[in-house]
Amino acid sequence: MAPATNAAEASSTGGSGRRHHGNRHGRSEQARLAVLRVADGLLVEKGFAGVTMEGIAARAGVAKQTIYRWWKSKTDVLMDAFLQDATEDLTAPDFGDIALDLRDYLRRLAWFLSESDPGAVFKALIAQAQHDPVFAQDFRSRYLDGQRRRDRLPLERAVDRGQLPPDLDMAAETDQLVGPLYYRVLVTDEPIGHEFTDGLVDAFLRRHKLTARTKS
Amino acid sequence: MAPATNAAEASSTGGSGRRHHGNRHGRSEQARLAVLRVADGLLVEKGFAGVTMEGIAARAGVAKQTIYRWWKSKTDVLMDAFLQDATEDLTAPDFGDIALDLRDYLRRLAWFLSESDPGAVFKALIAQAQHDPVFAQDFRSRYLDGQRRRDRLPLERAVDRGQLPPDLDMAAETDQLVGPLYYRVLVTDEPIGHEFTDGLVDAFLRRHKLTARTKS
Amino acid sequence: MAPATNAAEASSTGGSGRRHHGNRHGRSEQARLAVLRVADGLLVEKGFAGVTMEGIAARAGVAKQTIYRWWKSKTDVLMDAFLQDATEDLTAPDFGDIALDLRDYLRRLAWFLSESDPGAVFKALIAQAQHDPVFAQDFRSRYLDGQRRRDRLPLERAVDRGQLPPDLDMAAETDQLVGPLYYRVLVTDEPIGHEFTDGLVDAFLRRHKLTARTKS
Amino acid sequence: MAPATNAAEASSTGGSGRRHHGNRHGRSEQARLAVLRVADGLLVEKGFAGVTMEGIAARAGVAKQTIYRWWKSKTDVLMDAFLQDATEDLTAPDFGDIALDLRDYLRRLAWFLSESDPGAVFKALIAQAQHDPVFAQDFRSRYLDGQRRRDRLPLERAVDRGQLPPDLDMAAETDQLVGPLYYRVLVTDEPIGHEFTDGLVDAFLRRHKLTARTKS
DNA sequence: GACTAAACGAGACGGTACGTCACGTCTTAGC
DNA sequence: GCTAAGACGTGACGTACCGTCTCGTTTAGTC
Repeated sequence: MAPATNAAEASSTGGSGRRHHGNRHGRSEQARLAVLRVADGLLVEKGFAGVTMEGIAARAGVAKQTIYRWWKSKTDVLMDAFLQDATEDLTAPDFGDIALDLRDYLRRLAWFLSESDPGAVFKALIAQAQHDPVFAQDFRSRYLDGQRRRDRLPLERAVDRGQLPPDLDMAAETDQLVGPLYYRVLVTDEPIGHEFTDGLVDAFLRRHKLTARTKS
Repeated sequence: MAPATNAAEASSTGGSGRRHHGNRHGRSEQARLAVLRVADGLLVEKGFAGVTMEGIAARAGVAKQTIYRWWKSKTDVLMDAFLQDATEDLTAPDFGDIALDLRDYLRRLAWFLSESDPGAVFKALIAQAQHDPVFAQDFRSRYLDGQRRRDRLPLERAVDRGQLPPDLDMAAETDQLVGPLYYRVLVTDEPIGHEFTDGLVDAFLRRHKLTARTKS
Repeated sequence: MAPATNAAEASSTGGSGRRHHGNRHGRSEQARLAVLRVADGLLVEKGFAGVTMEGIAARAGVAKQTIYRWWKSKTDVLMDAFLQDATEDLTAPDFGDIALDLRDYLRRLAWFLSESDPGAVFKALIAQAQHDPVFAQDFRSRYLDGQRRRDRLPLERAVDRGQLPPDLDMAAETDQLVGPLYYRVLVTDEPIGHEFTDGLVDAFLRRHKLTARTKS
Repeated sequence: MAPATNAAEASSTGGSGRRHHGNRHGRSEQARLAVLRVADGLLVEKGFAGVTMEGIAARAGVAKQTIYRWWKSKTDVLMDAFLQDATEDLTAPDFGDIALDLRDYLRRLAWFLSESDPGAVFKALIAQAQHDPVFAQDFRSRYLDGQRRRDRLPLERAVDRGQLPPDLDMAAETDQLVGPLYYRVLVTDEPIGHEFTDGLVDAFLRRHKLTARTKS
């Protein structure tokens, strides 16, 4: 069984010989990391249906009770794993120009959603959110709200710079920029190339009568 | 699993006196309809997790084996139920004007997705499609491809009329119109009012330098 | 379910190769024989649990309904198959001497029970009789009673000859002769050699103060 | 499946401090007893076909999985129930005389087989043994072998006493004594009165030229 | 020669039970 | 006090047969 080795690796990150297996010193970091890593791995390897509490417990060398003590469902585990991996990855750069900022950001968002491993987890979580309103609420407050704030950043900076009018409907504009990406990823499964994301930016510029300073 | 629907259509379209009576020999239309009706009802009433093969069988007064004989999973049942309810409901009207057509169509699409019962089933199916690529493929070929064709209709008519240039990137334009709706429905769960759908149409018109003839 | 056999016999007397598949005048001999043959074969090949109505129907190329029309259960089919094969096989010879008669008969009975294919079917039927009193009654009246009469024949002939007293308790004596055979076959599964059956005869002779005329 | 019973016994007899290590907290004695009691009850009440895993589980308030964890089939459960009830009940008394010992023992064996509840279970198990060689082997090693040893006891004691010659063929003699009982119980279903069992003893005495000291 | 009636093959149907899987709760022993 | 281990009740899974019920065909015999 792999867990022995995995556990060893996990504990080696804790500097000195501080291994606690079951003890009176609070939660086992080792167990927590093993669970998250295994959950991620199972999702990528066997798909959503292949992620089970029993499967995670067995492969992580962890007791089921330990998982239930700290997470309330397998989707909660996956969300934790996702948050650990994904947070702060998707912040738009500041090139000082709305066109450049958006172009870069949408490309990276597209890649994240359609190509990356965390993107696969994201899709699984969004799927779960369709089935479970409580989970949906949780997912929004723990990830999506923050993501929406990051989505809006380039526009806010452009308003600050005076490139865009201050009375812009931020929510609607953001939805028009990122909505088509999510639509392709979640619904049509068509590939998203640079021409598609760049096209979104161009459309945005055109309807606000702006022009791109540079072209890629 | 197309045969299920085909058989149903075949037998239901058999307009005149040809219909066989108790419908023994061959599939039981009664059982088929009961299953679809019950599946739909369970989804709306108890959510996706509340839809089980056993539950459908019990409530529909049907043997489990009968369900498995004609559908390969509960999502396959739900898809059939969805197709029976939803097909052809979402065809854009033809008012002779792109602005009017789009305004009406997006409002109805928004209502369908966020308010209607079939819309709830649609969300469940899209969720399942995230988890199961085979199902996703099936769903696309049996519903989404047709829906995309319907989405494009208003634009195609406008091109025919000369309101829009013939070299328009249909796919990209459609995605920008409907993508934000799906995004709100599937991801952010924000309410979609007329101001939002109308705003999408206005943005479309602005970036193509058109003006709305009328306002609703 | 006696009619099954009777009908079969009646129709089998109809001379030449008059095969009818489905017709106005009674049952298909072809189907009847196929069912019995297949039932026997399945029992020998896959054991009792491997004999199913569906299995018989499929392998015999017969509709389930046809089986149910003529037999009331799979054990009823097996009983018919058994009766067809086994009846009249086990009649004691008449060598004119009780010792010789018994010796030969018990050997053949032992072989029948423990070695022959019909013996295997017999064991399955006796087993079923433990579980189902109605079947047990049927089996007794259709086979066991006759068999008991055949068991008693050598003793009756000996009484007629004057070798044994006329007030002999036939039932008890027969049970002591054949009971140990059935016991070994059904309960202990120990092999039954000639020394065992001959020993039973010797014990019989000894307690009735007879001596064997010949020895084999 | 011997471990089931053994484990249970081990845990119930594990009085002092030496607790078992293999099972963290081990099997539920309560569940085990409920299953055995219910299985017995169902057999007596509804016959063999009325004993189902689902029925046992439901009536015993136990999960099906719990039954499958410890027993491999319903007949395995019944065997366990039978062994719990029946073992050691059928030991011949020692009156110091072969005639008395046998007379008493055969009467009690007859009663056990034909009248008692465990006797009904025994018949069901013997029936199953006809259908399933693996089960048959198991049943023999867990019950029948011991029973055969008990059958032989009166004869062995008589040999020790000098009432019978030491070169007696124990197996054959035992089969002649008990075989007719099993035959009547399993095959002919004729009632077994004292006159029948006593007759078996008398025949035994006669062929060994012994006389009964007392008569009942 | 058309018609009728019995038996046929086929196979869908409502069911029961099977044996398996994962759930979430729980108890116990070790560190 | 947290851990690994794992038994437990619950409930759904997908499968195998059960016995019943039309279907549409085949085939004698009757009119």
